[in-house]
Amino acid sequence: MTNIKKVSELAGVSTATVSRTLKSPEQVTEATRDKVMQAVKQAGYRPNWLASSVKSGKSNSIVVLVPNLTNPFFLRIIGGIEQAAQEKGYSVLLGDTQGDSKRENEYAGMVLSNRADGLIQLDHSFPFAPQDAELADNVPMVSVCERIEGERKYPVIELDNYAASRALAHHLVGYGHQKFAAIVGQISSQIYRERLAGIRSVLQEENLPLPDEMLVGGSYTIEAGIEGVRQLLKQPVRPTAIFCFNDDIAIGAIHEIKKYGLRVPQDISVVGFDNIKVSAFIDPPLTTVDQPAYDMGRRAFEVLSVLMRGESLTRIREILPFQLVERQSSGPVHSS
Amino acid sequence: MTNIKKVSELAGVSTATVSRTLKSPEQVTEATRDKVMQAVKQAGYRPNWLASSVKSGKSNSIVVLVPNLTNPFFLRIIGGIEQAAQEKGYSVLLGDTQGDSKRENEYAGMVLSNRADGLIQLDHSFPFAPQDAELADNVPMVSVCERIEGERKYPVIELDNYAASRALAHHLVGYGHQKFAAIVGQISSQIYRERLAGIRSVLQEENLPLPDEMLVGGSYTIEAGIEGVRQLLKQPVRPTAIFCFNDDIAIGAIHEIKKYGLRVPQDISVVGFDNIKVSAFIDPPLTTVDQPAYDMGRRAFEVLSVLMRGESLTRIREILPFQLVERQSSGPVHSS
DNA sequence: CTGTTAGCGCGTTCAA
DNA sequence: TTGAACGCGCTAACAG
Repeated sequence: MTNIKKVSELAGVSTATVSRTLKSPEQVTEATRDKVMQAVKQAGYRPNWLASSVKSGKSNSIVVLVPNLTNPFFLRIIGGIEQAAQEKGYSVLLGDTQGDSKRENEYAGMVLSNRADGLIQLDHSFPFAPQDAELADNVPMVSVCERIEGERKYPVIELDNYAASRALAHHLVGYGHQKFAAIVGQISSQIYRERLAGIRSVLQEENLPLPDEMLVGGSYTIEAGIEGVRQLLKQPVRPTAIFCFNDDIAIGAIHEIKKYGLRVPQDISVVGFDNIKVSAFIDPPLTTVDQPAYDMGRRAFEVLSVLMRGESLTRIREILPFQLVERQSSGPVHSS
Repeated sequence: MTNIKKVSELAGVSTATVSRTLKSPEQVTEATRDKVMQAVKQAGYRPNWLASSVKSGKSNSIVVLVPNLTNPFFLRIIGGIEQAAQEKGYSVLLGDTQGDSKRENEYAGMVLSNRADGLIQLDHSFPFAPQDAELADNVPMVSVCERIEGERKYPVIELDNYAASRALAHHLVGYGHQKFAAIVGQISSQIYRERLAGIRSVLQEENLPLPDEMLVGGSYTIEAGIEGVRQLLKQPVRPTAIFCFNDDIAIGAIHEIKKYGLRVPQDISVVGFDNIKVSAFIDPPLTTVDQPAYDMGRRAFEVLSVLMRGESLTRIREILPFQLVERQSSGPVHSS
């Protein structure tokens, strides 16, 4: 272990001088600076980050809780967080929770034990264990996409899911569709409610139905899309347009629809949500709502950064712009 | 800041007793244990992780360097690492390097300054800055998929890329293909050389050519696949089979081939590498080589774990099994 | 400008 | 079994 003491002896100065030379070189004579720097080099010295952090009480790390690492959409968000964090000298501790609350509790606990200074939650659950709830009151925490449930309100960076769903619905209604279905994601979340409400509002305005049996799914996976289509196609009436609550679901849905010998969009239009990379390159390219995932990540860190500095926020909710991306998976209803 | 001292005062014992009660409860009387535990609860005390780590000199964290977070294949590897790490009480510091050596240097430096105990590199470059090379001699480091370049050999968990490429080549040769092309990834890596060598070895055995103008690409992206196909289709002779060096490239390639009005696999067979999730659900489903990404990640951590314990390794190179996944993007050559 | 001293929060001696 | 004291490696305060 090559520590500051060794360097100080090597350079013939005090440990304090070594520390100063490295932190604020301008406060030191050029002569001593040279001596110290040479000793540092010779000893191969690196300040022990752990030790300096004990003093400052700051770890300069944040925990990012993600329910599912395999979802490429989350990846882009994490990329944005990581980028912004790195620029400010923060490290990102990755917490893959698999939606398991035990794991969430564990990871969340890191910020209670000074292993991290803040927390970004990509899921909708309150990540702390019940017995830690009070302690958690003072931890900087931000949620992205989803909204953390519970009494206490945390800042959230999200999309206007209601408006985005309305945009999709209008898009499909504009093509003359009347028989709709939806393959939804996680039902217990705010996102589910808002997106569904958005769709419903448009359909009601147009006097179009969205019967309960046309609502299937329950998770944001390709498999859910496949299974969803199977269920929908068992119904007596076939929908001509399907809202998928994310692009993975849509990819599964399109795949399965084709398996049934049906065509997209001639027989069934499919729309998604997220605009992940591949969505533009599947066949047919997917009509979807683009979410500025990377920017959402960046912004989430910036907001967290404010919180970690102990400052207070003007806005507790930031809504980022979405964009309807019209591709070829949606089209006019085909009169049969 | 609720520290050990406060708890000790609250419980009417010394700080040492508090520390002991939490670390080795059996060394403490039940009476005092109860007192302490109650005080801990009441004060909402959590041992300061930073402080305890200074003592032990271990951060129980590792850095994972990934060149590109948007590649779903890397994600699965990271998932495996994260999982294994969590089980052993380690945290994962995510380092998105974007292939930038400055960033690599910075992240790699973390392990020199005790911010992390070890390093897993997913890229092929030696991540430390030249001036840190000596220091780096003693840091636990493992590479996955790629092999870290340089004098010193680090443990590597990889695939038999040579054999896997041969399997793909045999598969295509078996379908009667004679005109081959390849859209490759990063050229500067070992993987590139091995995969290409594997393909070449089979083609030579069969007396089939792989002319230089049939080698295009240079990065592991969808865009590279698209651009690659454009270049290939400009050539006077059209290949009937294309090796794509990963699935993303293949997805781009298939997309672009269809744009030209050609069919996969009737006009051109396409094969990939990695077997990412979507590959099974694109149209046509992709023939590819399945890499056990998750297991590779797990194994990488386990090997790193051995290194971090200061033990030495029996094998410095671990080769995990691949599997040829035959789907519908490859087929018999169509006589025109 | 530099050295001495103190202390961050904790774990681990060594006595008692 | 418990407590006092020391030290981890570093930095901040104060003298000089």
